[in-house]
Formats: sequence, C-alpha cells, structure tokens
Amino acid sequence: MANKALIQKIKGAREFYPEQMALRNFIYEKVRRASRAFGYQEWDAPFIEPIELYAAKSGEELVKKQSFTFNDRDGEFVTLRPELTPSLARMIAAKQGELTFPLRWWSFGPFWRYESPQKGRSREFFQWNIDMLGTDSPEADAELIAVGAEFLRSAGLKPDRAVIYVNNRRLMDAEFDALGIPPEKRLDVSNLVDRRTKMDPAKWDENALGLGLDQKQLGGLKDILGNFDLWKKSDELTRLFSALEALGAREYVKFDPNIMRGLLYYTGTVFEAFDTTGSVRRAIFGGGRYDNLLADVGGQPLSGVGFAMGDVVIGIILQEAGLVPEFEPSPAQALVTVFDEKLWMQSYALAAELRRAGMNAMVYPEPAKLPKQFKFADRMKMKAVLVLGPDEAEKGLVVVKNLGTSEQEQVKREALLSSLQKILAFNVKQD
RNA sequence: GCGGAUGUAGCUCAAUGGCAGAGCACCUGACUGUGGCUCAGGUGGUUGUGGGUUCGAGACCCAUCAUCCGCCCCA
Repeated sequence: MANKALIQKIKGAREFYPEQMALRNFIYEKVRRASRAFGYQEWDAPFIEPIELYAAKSGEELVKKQSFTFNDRDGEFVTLRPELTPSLARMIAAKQGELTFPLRWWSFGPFWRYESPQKGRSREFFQWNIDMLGTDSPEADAELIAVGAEFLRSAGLKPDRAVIYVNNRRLMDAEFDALGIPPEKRLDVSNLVDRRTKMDPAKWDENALGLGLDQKQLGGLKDILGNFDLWKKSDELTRLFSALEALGAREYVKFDPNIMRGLLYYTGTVFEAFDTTGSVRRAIFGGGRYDNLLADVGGQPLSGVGFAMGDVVIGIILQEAGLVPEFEPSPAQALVTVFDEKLWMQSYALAAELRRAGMNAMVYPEPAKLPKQFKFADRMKMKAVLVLGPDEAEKGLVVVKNLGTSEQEQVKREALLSSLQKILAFNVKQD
C-alpha cells in the first residue's frame, strides 16, 4: 500500500518517470524530424491565456466545462490552454505585416482539458500542432497530409496499419445541396455523419429522420456516405491526390466521405489518421483547411491548413505495435567504480577525463563493495565498468570490464579510451 | 454529468465468514577485487478510507476516495 501521507496527483495529470519520458521524447523527436523535413519552423505560445481568447470562438459551455480556469491574484480569469489555434491567430495577427508567407510553423507542448480520463485521453497531454498559412490550394493540403504520413512512416507505422482518411467539406456541401438539405441543417447532419461508425444503424436512421430529413434524403445521404469514388467529382480532391502521389504519401491516404470533423471552422479538405489494427479507436491526428483564421482576432483574412496530434493515443499505439525503442536507463555507458576512501578522488578524476574526451561517464557516488557497484551498473544496463583499485593506481592502469561479454582487461591509462570505445562499438552492433 | 468493474507486500495476484499467503523484486550470506545464473536465509501488511452486521470480516452491507473501462463530449 502506498504511503498514506502521499498527496495524490491532480486527476488526469501525467507523471513521466524516465521510461515514460523516453517515450515522450521519442514522439517529440519523430515529430520534430517530420516537421523540419518539410521546412517548418518551431514556435510556441503561452500555456496560460485569458479565457476570452477561447470564448470568442466557441462562446459555449465547452469553454467553461472543459477548460481548467482560475482567478489570478488580480481577479483575472486565466485558462490553461485547451488548444493552440486561437493563440496562433493572435500571434499571426499581431505581426501579419512582417511575417514571411507562406508561413510554416509547428509546435509540441502541453495542453489541458477538463474531461474524464480514460483510454487515450487524459486531462493533461502534449500535442503536436502544425500549420501552413497564406496559401490556399489543394496542393498545400497535400503537403500537410504528407507531413503526417512522413511522421507515421518514420515512427514505424506502415500503411497497412495506419491510414489517413480524407474528405472535403465543399464536396459534401455540394452533395447535401443536391439532396435538398438546407444549409442550416448542414452542421447537424455533419455531426451525425461524424457519429455514424459509433452508432447503431437503425438508431442512426432514426436520428437522421429526427433532424427533419425525409426518406429520400436519408437514402441519398447513405448513398453518398457509401460512395468511395465520390472524390472523383471534386476538382480539389483530384488535385490533392495527384499531389500526394508526387509527394510519395499516396499509399497512406484513402478517401472516406464519412470523415467530417466536428469543428465549425473547417471549410475544405479535412482528414483524420487512424490505427486500423490496434485497440485504440480514437484518431491519431486530425486537421484540415480553415478560412478566416484571423477573423475573430481582427487580422486580415488568411487561409490555412493544419492538423494536431495528441501524445496519448500515438503513445499507446506505438507501444502496442512494439515500435518504441528499448529503454536505456542510463545515458552513461560506462561506470567508474570507487574502490575505497583513498582512491575515491582518483575515480572522480578518471570520470572527468572520460567526459572531457566526449563520453558520458557515471561515477559511483561513494566507496562501496564492488559487487554492489557492479550490480548497479548491470541494472542501469551500462556497457562497461572501470575499476581503479590499489594495484592499478600504483601502476597507472585501469581495469575495463565489458559487461556484455564479461571479458575484462587491465589497460594503461593512455589506452583506456580506445579500449572503451571498442567495447561500446561492439555493444552497439549487438543491439 | 451517467453507467460498469477493481482496490490485499514495492510489482503481479491468491486466500469456503475462521492463524493474511505465493511468485517476482529487495536485503544478507555462500563469494573480503567483479554484475547476470544458482542455492540458503531474511525484511516487508492498519487488506484504500470511515462506519455497520457478526462470537469472528480481506470477504457481507452502507458511505466515501482512488484507478480502469465505457457513455456523453472532444475546440
């Protein structure tokens, strides 16, 4: 039983022990590489913002119910950021005249949403955001999708298990129009489409009719949602797919008329990536094209395309797929033991010497029995252990033991580096 | 906000209402200058918390807290 005196962490907050931190950094590294491969610049915004920033957009209970808010000492309402886009809009608007467009920005940082924690969802999470602003073309949409595909590829998720589903709002609006679905019902219908895979078919039909659709419209809607060649009617999607072909990302992408995305602000291409084989049914990432990003904050109209990916879902998927590299407990590959009180400082000096030579070296923090120190090195999965005992000190030697092979040799101090490097290189090959 | 499940050693889990246990981990020793492997021994518990029923509760009842799974929601 845990110590009762321990104060519990905040519900849904995340604790990153070194092993989890390694996963987070693994994701960050893949994100960073994919973003930079396409020339995107890293940026960030405040973690706390005035609540109005979000209220301006949704103005809903959503903001109050699903955000962490509090009063600061001056009585201002402060919100832990639940998303990045409003901050992006403000920062762009503030320097709209001096930024170089088209602008390509990416970010990876913490966000908070007051929701009930469950599989794939916590109250505190890290999110990758990536956007291109100032270009309005299906080819730009294709680039963002290609960035996402590049991330999936580099993380080890092949097209047979990760798929990016694409649709287009304008295409769907045109289809809805053709069915005689009035524009004011589009939002409700979109939301219903979004929920289709989750719902019982009969119930879904019922809801559709409840929205005021007639049988003929319902039938037409289902025809549309079952038509996976529909994209051929869309000039935008046709161009998108040829661009994806050229970008080498086509194999990851499928057209799916059921992808809508709940967000109001998407106006053209929308897309969502899913793991098709694992236990997580939530989207890996999702995004699309939005117009008038800056409308709410008073900037000039600007079109953009972007997507966001949380760390929780992708983390589960990568672990399930066995794609996370084995955890290395210690960044240092060599342990310098401390033989006794007298030789303590000599061991410290030896470790310092290794560090000056560019190696990561850990020294045992105090004299202790050698078995204990060796055991420590073993549990830290270190590759080599150095022993500087009385015999070695006297003759200017060091014992180097390869923990992988159990072989050890006494070498002169001058030969230590090359001996160590040999062991480390050998062990690297073994991995 | 709603529903379901689970809380026992550091971890994973046992224990018909009748002495709280096992495996792993940890510590010590076999092995006073060498990790893993083996063997022997040992430490470790207010059974989430608070009440109740009972001669007797880890188990049954009520409440509460926490976690997990799902619904709702998902900017």
